[in-house]
Amino acid sequence: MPNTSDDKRRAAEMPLYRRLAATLQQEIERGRYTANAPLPAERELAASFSVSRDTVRKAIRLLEEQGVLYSDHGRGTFAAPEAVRQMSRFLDSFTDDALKRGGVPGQRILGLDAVAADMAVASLLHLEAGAPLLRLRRLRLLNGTPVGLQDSWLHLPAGQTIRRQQLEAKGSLYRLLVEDLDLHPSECLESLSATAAGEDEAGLLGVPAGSPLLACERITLSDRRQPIEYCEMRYVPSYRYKTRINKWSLG
Amino acid sequence: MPNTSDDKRRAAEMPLYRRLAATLQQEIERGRYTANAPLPAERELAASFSVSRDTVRKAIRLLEEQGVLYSDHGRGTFAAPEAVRQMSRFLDSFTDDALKRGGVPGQRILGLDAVAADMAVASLLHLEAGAPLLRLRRLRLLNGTPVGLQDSWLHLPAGQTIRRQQLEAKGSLYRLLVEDLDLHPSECLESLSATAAGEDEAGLLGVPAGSPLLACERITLSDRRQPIEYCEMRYVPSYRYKTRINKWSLG
DNA sequence: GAGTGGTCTAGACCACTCA
DNA sequence: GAGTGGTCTAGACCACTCC
Repeated sequence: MPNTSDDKRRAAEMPLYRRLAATLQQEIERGRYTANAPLPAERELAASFSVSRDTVRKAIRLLEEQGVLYSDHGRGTFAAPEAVRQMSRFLDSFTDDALKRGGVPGQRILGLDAVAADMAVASLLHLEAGAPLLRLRRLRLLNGTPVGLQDSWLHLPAGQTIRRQQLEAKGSLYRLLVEDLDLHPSECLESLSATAAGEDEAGLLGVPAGSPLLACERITLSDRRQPIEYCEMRYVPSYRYKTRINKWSLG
Repeated sequence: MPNTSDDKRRAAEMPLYRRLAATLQQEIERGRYTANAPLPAERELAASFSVSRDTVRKAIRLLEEQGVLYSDHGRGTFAAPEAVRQMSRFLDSFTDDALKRGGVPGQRILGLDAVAADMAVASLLHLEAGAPLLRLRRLRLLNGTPVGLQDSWLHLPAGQTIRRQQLEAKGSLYRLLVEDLDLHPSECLESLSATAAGEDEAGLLGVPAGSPLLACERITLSDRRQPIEYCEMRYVPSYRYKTRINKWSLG
């Protein structure tokens, strides 16, 4: 039934399937469906929300990606267990991640300088050695105590830059990129491993030199798939990097 | 145009959108489209493959999840850069992961015993303390050298078990679960951090005691979302855990 | 066999990008 | 304004699960 009468309002709203997804997610999170309890069938949902079955399926697929529910062919659609729902597969900024875990994020900016790309960083960012970059070193805090070091090399569009004050006000680098520089990170490539704390790292993080640290290297790509950041991170052992992996690739 | 004449063959084949996805993926991997080069428009692809536009969109969405291509509203659909394509977001077994990276995987089974669940493991697997579990300790090798320790607690369906010989023949625990026990892992919850090697770990991995190790804890859920395994892993610093994160969750 | 999700179609209109 | 992807519909049939 297209072309009813509320075309004006429609434009300003979210797509139907997203609104439906939000509704279903609320119902699940508020406990209307307990872990592994079946939701109404797709055709039923379509009827009760007066949308097409395809729109229902889009909503369900969205929530499936987010780990909120899952569908089994021939069996039905079910609410995911809480442990799965809480594990977001998408990366948050340090700030958002900390907030979600109920902690208070903080940072101390150790350095913010214009530098020339050395060969290693230039290669990772697909630039010429010597290209102008912004280097940002930060100590990240959780509830006031240091938990990690982040060492970023940023490739900003010509003429753009970041001021220290600006970053201190925003708290989150990624928020700043999106909101102030119109740079939209779309994808990250990460490599995690273990390493031993050097003298300087140990001092900043307040652990003995040689302590084990979680090392994470990340390349961030813009929405046009251009590298905009290379970041080396070091986290103390109490810091946990959590992730969810689905749709097993066996077979 | 439904109901042509090849209904019999259709049944044995993959869905149309998967076949189309496979075709497009091949074309991209064979270099027909270089990094960030545009693919034909959806309507064009639909016409040239004689399928509906919706089927094309399903194929594109599948490849987008896998990092093979990406679509931008109003701009087009583009081949993803190689670095992105190579980073699978889905978990492979240690065996498959090693093979993909061009290495030779191996294992030494250190122990395979029936045990009773202690309170910690019981709670993680949603069982009663004392429930019967299978504990499996393995040293994982890459090209003949030890790179990791895996310590698993398995909750198998009553009456089922795993024999050492069986696992040695298969190489991969997950393959064995799927192929021999009809257990289908569908989702994993992982937590990564850094830790220092204990005496025993150090000895097995061939590193000094106190060396930094990458620690990974994992809960594996079956297709019915029942916990089937809890696994503690320790990897030497040269081992890299790689992942890709997309669809940034900011905003 | 009844009920469920999975695939596929054909067509319409909207929202965005870029020249 | 022409071209692109994004949303939505209504209906058909297939594949799977479970009684």
